[in-house]
Amino acid sequence: MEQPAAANKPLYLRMKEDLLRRVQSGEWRPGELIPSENALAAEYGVSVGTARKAIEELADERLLVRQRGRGTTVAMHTHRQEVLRHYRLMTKDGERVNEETSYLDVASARASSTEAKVFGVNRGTAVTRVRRLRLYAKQPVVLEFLSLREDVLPGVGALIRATQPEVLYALLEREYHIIIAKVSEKIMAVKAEAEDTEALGVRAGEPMLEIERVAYDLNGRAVERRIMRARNDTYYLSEFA
Amino acid sequence: MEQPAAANKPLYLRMKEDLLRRVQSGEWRPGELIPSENALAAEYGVSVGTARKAIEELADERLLVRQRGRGTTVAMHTHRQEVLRHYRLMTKDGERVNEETSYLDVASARASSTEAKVFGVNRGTAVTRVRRLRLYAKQPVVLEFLSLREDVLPGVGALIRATQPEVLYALLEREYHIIIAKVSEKIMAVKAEAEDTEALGVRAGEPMLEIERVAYDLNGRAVERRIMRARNDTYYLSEFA
DNA sequence: GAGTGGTCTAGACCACAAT
DNA sequence: TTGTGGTCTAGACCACTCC
Repeated sequence: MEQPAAANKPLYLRMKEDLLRRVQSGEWRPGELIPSENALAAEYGVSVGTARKAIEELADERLLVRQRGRGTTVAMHTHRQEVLRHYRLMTKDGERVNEETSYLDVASARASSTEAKVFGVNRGTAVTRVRRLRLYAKQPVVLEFLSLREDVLPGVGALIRATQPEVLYALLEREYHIIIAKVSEKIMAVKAEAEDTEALGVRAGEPMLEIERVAYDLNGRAVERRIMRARNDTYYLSEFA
Repeated sequence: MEQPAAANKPLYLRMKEDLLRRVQSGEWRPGELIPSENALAAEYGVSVGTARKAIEELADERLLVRQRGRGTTVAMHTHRQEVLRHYRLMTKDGERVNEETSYLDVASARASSTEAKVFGVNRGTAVTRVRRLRLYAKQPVVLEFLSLREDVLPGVGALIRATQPEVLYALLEREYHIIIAKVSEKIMAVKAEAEDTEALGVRAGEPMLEIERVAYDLNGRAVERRIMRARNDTYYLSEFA
């Protein structure tokens, strides 16, 4: 008959959303064990099978990691396979360009109109801009321009300067409890410009890959934007079913 | 019941593999209903929950499609979302380049060493080569070079010439019962050559996207290789979690 | 040995499609 | 009305981790 209100959604979905909320809220942090199936089933007043279904869906989405005998933890972005899944630029030999990072500069700035549009904020909002190089076999291969929202990540510039992280998203998790849940990349072919010549040693006018990435947190909020310009002896690998 | 030996794998996995085999064998064809959960559970001598788990995994992998009240069917590649999932080239406006196809030529040839390597066959094995254009707003945007194994797809050249299909993988399903299960793409930046100038009207030397795709069937066998050269007012879209 | 997740069973009721 | 898949329950036993 008529439902008062609540959600007419299945129990396991409502439970899943609440578990997600608890991860978002920082109640359970990446790497930490969450309560067992039995404990959660009791807490939510559902059967173990239902609790399991909620947990399993989050595990399928790689937000949780289940280990028999040990328990269920919140996934960490530092886990090797996570890093690899996000970094899809390969050298001609089929190796991931993921070896070494060299920071060029970190600066505060006001959001350009593009940045404002991507982040959904007003033009002029504070952002942190970072330039860095990815190296492979000691050679610079990718020139990266990062742009981070300071309203969401206050003081991130200083942190980056101080720690020069290899894996930025691990820093966001550790310091801001922000988990990158989705990434969108546009890959284009462009001509090398003076800056590329300087940083990567490519000839001006040569074709290069340009990748524009936007990274979203669990709430679907755009947190970081990144332009990557790669030497054309690399390729971008995309595999899907 | 006690299994004599067989695999020590869980029941639902063995059942899943057998269901997969039955799809591969052509016993159930794309678009057809397969037996219900209850029928399959009875047939395999397992509980409904176990049968459900086997079926659900195949549905998660998009090989099966479940519809409440109706039944479970083998997925068809012609389903709109399937086509879109495979075609990731977008115009600057964010529209998929997927509107119209114009075939230039279809010919038989002997596998080059690259083709032989990709397909895992001897050099000189028969292949069918196809050149075609993808149009958007009546303008040619992508020049494609397809190469198909004739040992796996006998007579495919004549079929393509006769039907000029918009969706090649739907033709492979219909005529050869071959389901494309995995696709791997390498995206590179290259210079436009004479052939691109002719077909797409781009200036020689301009940067273009070149995409090399290999398509695999359910057995993991490489069936098709494709080079796509796209005008640089397009981009390749990649989204992942 | 205690506790975890992984597999498996055998039911129940429901929402939905087809007829 | 019949049969389908979707949700949910309440158990059982097992493989594994940790102490």
